[in-house]
Amino acid sequence: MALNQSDSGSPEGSPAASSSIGKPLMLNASIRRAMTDSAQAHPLSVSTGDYIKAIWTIAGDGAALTKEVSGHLAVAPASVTNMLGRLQTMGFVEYERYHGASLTERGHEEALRLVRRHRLIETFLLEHLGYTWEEVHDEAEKLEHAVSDVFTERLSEFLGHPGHDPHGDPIPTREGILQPDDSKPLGEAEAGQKVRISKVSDESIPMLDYLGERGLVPGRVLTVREIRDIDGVVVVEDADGGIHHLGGPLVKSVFAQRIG
Amino acid sequence: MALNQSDSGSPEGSPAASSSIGKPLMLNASIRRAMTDSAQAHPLSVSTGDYIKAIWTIAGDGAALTKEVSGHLAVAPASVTNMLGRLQTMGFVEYERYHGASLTERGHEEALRLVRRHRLIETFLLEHLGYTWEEVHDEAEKLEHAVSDVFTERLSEFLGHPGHDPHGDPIPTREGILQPDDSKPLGEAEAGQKVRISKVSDESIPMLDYLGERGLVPGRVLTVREIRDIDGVVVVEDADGGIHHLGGPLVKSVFAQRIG
DNA sequence: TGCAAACTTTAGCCAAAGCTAAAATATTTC
DNA sequence: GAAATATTTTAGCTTTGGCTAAAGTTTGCA
Repeated sequence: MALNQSDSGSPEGSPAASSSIGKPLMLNASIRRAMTDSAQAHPLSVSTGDYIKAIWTIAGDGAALTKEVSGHLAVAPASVTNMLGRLQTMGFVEYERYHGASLTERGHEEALRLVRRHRLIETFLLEHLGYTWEEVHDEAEKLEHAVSDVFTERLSEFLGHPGHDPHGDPIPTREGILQPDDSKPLGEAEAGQKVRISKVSDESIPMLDYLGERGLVPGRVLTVREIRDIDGVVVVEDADGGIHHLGGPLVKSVFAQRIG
Repeated sequence: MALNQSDSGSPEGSPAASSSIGKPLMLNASIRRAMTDSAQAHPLSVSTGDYIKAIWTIAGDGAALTKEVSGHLAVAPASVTNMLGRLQTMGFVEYERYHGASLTERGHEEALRLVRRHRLIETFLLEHLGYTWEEVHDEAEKLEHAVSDVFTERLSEFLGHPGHDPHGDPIPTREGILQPDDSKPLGEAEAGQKVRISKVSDESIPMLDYLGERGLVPGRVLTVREIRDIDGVVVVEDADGGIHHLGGPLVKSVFAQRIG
């Protein structure tokens, strides 16, 4: 699209510019499609990307069922069936009627590329544009489908090639490697362990805010003082000697890695 | 789209997360459309935006002809006719069969909003991500359709609310005001005048590079030493005493405002 | 003025992605 | 192991935004 877009100027009444436009060279659909396929391979439609990411999120390496995808994308089951067939033709998934779809190698790569974009963009929005947790997700969701690989790499450089986003989720490398995450929910730690918060699984804004206010963010090192059997409350001490009592949902959402 | 996208985590084999998804609440098309129309008003399609911007670029306040739009967007004339009708129904243009379309007030606002986005994004890409002139336009073209108003304003703040992009083109304000540009091509200046370069109408990358290398960029103040009748060459002196001889196409593309 | 060239519109198609309703297949339960 | 329930697929439609070919207008030139 937009093979020759002369933006440049013409503020208000002074149109002009029409001179520098050059022969439009009309392309028909099939030629355009061919160019797209060979030269770039990535202008996948927004929808295609959404499905691939959904399957990855739901199933990882396994198979995602029609209903799961339908729920995840808020799309009718029949539409999912239709699209999964399409994705198979495109080579992104292996699909067996009535038994869901799993990503092929190519689908997997594509998923990780989108995840990389998403997490880098979220990092930028949160750290440099002053976005809040509630604003950031939707914006990143739209942007990840619009940016090019060049943009992604330049942004990564701008951000200092971060390995994790502000949630603590790992950012896949350009080569499509996502380092495995060996962290566990805080609730599964044991008293006496020293741990580093690795991520906070999102969704709940108030929770993110609560944790943020207390400095309980990815990277923070804590010592687990007590895991109270009676109510599952976890008592931790931070590096400044501050004591925090975390209960119920919090200890399931805060993930940490053992470091001692 | 994507009403409940739980990205968060599930690196590789650990899917999970499916718990925090909540009821998907399926929406049918008409309800979704209604929400879209009232609550936001802006999720105009990419295409719609492209047409509006094209008309603005081509015609400003006047009417853009089918063929002009067709050429600008590299789309068949028949498709343009179709879309102009649609845009009229949507209230963005006034359209008369065989005589082209001109923007309504609303269309004009929309155009300026897109231009604001485009120019802010270009500024960011050039100044902070190290984009080159040739890379920047296409990327901005895609991004301007994906970002929200919130993003636009945060970006503007990040950039220090610039009044012009790196080409020197004015950036419309949030309120949709585009200050008029009283600059003229350098070729129309007169010997002895002191001028400030206001913009360089783009399209030619080598030209932009050439000028950039010599510091002849927007903001630079020059003294016009001579306008040579015989070949139209303009001789200018920059603030450092450097002398530049500019001929033919250059003196038409470099715009400057008189300041003395 | 009148016709040929240039431009625009109409008509009829196509593909991507959605939807609903109904039919088919799996799974669960008694 | 058979019915009841849940999930999935098929069939048929819709909208958006393209395209081509053919028909209709306007315009430029003799």
